[in-house]
Amino acid sequence: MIEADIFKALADPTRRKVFEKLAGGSLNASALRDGLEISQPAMSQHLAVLRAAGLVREERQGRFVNYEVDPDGIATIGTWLARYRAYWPKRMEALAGLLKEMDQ
Amino acid sequence: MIEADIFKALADPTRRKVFEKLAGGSLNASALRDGLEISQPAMSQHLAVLRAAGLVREERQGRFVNYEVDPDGIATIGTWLARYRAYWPKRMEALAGLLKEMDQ
DNA sequence: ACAACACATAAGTATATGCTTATGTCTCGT
DNA sequence: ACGAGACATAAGCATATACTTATGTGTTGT
Repeated sequence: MIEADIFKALADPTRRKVFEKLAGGSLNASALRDGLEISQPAMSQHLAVLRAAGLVREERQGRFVNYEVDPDGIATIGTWLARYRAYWPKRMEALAGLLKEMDQ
Repeated sequence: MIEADIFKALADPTRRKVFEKLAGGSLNASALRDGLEISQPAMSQHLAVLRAAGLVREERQGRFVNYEVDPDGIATIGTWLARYRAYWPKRMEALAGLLKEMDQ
């Protein structure tokens, strides 16, 4: 069940910060560290968790490893969230607007 | 940061099952137990976590406590997910379809 | 070839988490 | 009023998790 891995991965605040950084574009493991006070092994371990969850994917480039958001993870969250559409509040019309744009 | 509480709450498989049950409609704590092999105190603790996260709200009715999905929690996930719209895959058009229905 | 770099993995440790049993609080029916 | 039911809370315990230090692997530049 990859859904379990996704929510577990996002339960950690550091991993959410990392993921948010990647929302701005691809970055390597070292670049992801600055700003966050975190050791190199800790970052490596966090990235492994995000990767295993399908939230992030890697691409080795020489001795660097570039990480980027994996749309598969996003899709899993989206379809999970869709199951609760009956409870989506008015506020989420903004989200609906974005989706309609996408659809065109 | 309630966002942290939400992802932590959903990281547990039992709590996700409970939440999914509530998607079908309001239920009390005992009704939520059947099907799941879980003790009464454990369920009570899980419900407390879901409530603290804003995913669920309660309404006491006599000696029963009815629980239902809280749209606030759903909204928080929705707005979080919206931050990653640049990475939403084509597959999420299905989600867009649902939203368009809703919008009418 | 070798040193420095970028990253991953291993092993150990402290804390967080989810469970258990025991008990408390409130409500209902008789 | 009293016993039973529905739920919450407390305390203790076993496991999971996120960190640390140490080391391994592969790459780059000289």
